[in-house]
Amino acid sequence: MERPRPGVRGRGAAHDERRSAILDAVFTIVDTEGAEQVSIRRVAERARVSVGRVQHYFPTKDDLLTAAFTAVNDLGASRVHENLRTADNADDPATVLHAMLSELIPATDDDRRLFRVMQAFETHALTRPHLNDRIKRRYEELAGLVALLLHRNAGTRPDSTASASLSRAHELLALTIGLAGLTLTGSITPQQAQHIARTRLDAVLAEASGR
Amino acid sequence: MERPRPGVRGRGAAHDERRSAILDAVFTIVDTEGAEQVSIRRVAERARVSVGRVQHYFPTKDDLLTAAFTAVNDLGASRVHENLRTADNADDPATVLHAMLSELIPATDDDRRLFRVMQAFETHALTRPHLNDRIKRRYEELAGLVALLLHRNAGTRPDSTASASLSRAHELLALTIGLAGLTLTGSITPQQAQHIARTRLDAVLAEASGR
DNA sequence: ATCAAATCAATACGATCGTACCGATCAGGT
DNA sequence: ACCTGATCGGTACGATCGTATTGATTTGAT
Repeated sequence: MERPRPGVRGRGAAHDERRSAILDAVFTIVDTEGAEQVSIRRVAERARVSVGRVQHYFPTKDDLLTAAFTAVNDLGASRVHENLRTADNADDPATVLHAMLSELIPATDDDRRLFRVMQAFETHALTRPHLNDRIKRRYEELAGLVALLLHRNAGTRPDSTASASLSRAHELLALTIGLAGLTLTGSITPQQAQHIARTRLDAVLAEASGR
Repeated sequence: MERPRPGVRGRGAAHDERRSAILDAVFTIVDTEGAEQVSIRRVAERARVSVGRVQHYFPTKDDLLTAAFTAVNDLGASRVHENLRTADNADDPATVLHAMLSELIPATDDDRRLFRVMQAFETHALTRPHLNDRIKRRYEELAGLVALLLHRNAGTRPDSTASASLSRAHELLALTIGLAGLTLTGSITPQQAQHIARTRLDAVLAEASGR
């Protein structure tokens, strides 16, 4: 009875599920107690798992944190790409932009959790050049995407001397990121943030069409 | 010779200087190695000071971190209020707004250091409701100030149903915060950030005047 | 001159940390 | 049937952690 059920050992024993369960424990600790409270033992305890198992999947603490960082980054990226697939490029770029920027603002409690963890890892990455590069690339990718959609909306070719519209894209991205931050601290509500982002996006879109 | 010079012990022995020297060591560690690397011993070592002295000024680690949090917050606030004093309310609100938002974007290397530390403590505060309230209040104060200056620029009274201009203030504040974040990660240069913020602020000011 | 308080340096203690290691167990290929 | 490797639990080790404590030293008030 106290013996583990068969199937928990050996080669193909639900590797990915166990792995992500451990990472989820990391997220929970980061979200509720802060990144500096993450230790192998606490993660194991939170995941209801032995220390040895955590070590097996993530030999060092740095491996664990890097994997967690990668996981949150992918989670955030998949949120955006999900929207890009459902509202495919058949739709008009304005709709896609609306959906995309909305995904960058935490609305539900689950969103808040994800964004808090993302901010924690972003701060963690500030002192790790290797991780910081990934954040930088992620933002550059997002900005490029916004610029592309702006061009598609205006009917112009997104080729040379796109600095003007990249500037616009950076503005929209920065605005959204800042709104997400203000939402996380509780300075504004998610509804206010959504409204401000949407209003500004509409203005940018209208201005580009009117030219 | 190896004895400490007189004046280092006893009652009024440069209390504040020693205190802030310790806090500065905290900032350096947070900036270069991350917040989770802060320990009493490392702080003492970095400040070239004994562990006992750190303990004397900050009995517990939480006291130390809270004091450091307060210090960075005050440092950031003094940057803004400094500008509000030099360019007093005699100047036109547009100039004050320009200067104010500029101070919220890191330009020099010292700025980068300060902003990295601020972001670290902001993240640290996310899981501490008591500290998070201070951040929230700080942002609300900034937003209120921006809204007031916007009103003063437009010549309207900043009284009832100010939700519209508070929205504009939130937009400008969020944009600036987001630009600061993008600057910290290296996605954009401080010059780009300054340009985007300035352009948007000018547009908001012009729009308000034209109405 | 005396004394209480301020100001440290030094040390010690228990807890927790990251990690290495060992042995048991199980799956899948041979 | 056997064996290799994946998978895990348990434990131990050295380092570091936060903090308490003790005693020395100095200052400023009396």
